[in-house]
Amino acid sequence: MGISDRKEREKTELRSLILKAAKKLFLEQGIEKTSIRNIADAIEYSPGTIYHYFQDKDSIFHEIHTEGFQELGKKMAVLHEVENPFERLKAMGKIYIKFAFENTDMYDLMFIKQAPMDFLEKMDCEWDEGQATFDVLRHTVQGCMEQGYFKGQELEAVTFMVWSAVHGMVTLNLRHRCKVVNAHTPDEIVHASFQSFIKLVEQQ
Amino acid sequence: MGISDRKEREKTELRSLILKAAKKLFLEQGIEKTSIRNIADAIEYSPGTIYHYFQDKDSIFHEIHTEGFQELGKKMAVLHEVENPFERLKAMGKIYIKFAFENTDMYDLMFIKQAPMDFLEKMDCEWDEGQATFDVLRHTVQGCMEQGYFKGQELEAVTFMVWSAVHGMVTLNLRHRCKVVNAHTPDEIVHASFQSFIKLVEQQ
DNA sequence: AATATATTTGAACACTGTTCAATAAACCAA
DNA sequence: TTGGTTTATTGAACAGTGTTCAAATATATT
Repeated sequence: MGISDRKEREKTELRSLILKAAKKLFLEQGIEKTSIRNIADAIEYSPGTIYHYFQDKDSIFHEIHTEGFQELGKKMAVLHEVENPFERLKAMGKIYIKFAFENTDMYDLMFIKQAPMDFLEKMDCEWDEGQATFDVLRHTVQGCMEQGYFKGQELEAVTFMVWSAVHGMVTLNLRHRCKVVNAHTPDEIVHASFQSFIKLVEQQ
Repeated sequence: MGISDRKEREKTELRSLILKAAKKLFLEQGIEKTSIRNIADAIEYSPGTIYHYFQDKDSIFHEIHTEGFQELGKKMAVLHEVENPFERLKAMGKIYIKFAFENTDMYDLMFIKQAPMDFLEKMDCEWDEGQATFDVLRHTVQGCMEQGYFKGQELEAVTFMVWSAVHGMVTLNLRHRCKVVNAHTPDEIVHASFQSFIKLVEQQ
């Protein structure tokens, strides 16, 4: 079946061409400028074609969001080298914040935008990407607890709290709610408040 | 000038009629269904009329966002009765979380959506509503520090960190990122992690 | 009553996501 | 090579979006 193999290959090629164009537009011009028609223009196909490779716009953004998690995962890979759990937690926070600042639109898509979650809801799927990332964090927090941090606390609640703290800092920035903070650039205030959070955990 | 007085009154009346209809649509059907045409339909005027009372859609949502801050402010008023700064901080957090859960769309508009911030940017205005709220929080955190909490920390960084933690918990919920947390309803996990945060501050 | 001012209208512009009948291309058997 | 079948692609159409603006209407003043 050499012919049907090629056809299969061509189908996945056009699919990834659409995805590549969508991601390029998304990263260069933001989610607002990434319309179906703009993607179609970029690859010189008609808008209708896109709907033979993706069920809707949300599914395209869900795939881009997944690529975002792969990129974040790569950056987190270095954490394997950090044996001390609390050092690993600190390093993880720094990588997370750095990723958010260097990939604002991608972070937005991964953790704020509705599109990827709407897609999962429609497909009745789990949020595997988020789950895997949360599991890594949970494991690190558990290591910290075994070393005496977060004394008398519940693992799941602490893990979510740690995530929330960092996510909060980042998103208040991304959505321009940091104007109210004195004497710091948006970048500085996030790093200062992250240090502040770490101090809080250390000083138990 | 009785006539021009009445005309002035009629102008502000139509203006607030637009705003009232916009807020009703916003609260009942969400921001997506609140289009200029839907607002115009609701008050039985043509879409063009709205642009004689508001410069654009963002300015309407900015005004609704301001009403949201007034409502949050009212709920925060009871905090004057709590003299102990740390008790006040805890109570403030609970009111903030309760407000977010009971007014999800409004919280979204106040702290996540771009619209109100885009309006301020265009008008070259300060975010007075956010500023006032942050000032109240800063004052409470300062009180806590004077009582020995957040030892050796910087006021501005701690205040932002506290806000971030609570904002993070709330927004991960509102944007459906809590599926990854085990054995809790979205509501429960937020309260558990808020308690977890409070414990962290207490156990210094 | 005629003029001047203020208000309101709704069509038009340039977009959006999505659908679908029609067209074009590719493939396969005779 | 021809004819028929399957597959891929098209682009117009639908129902919506924010926004603008000349024209029509309503109100007020002389």
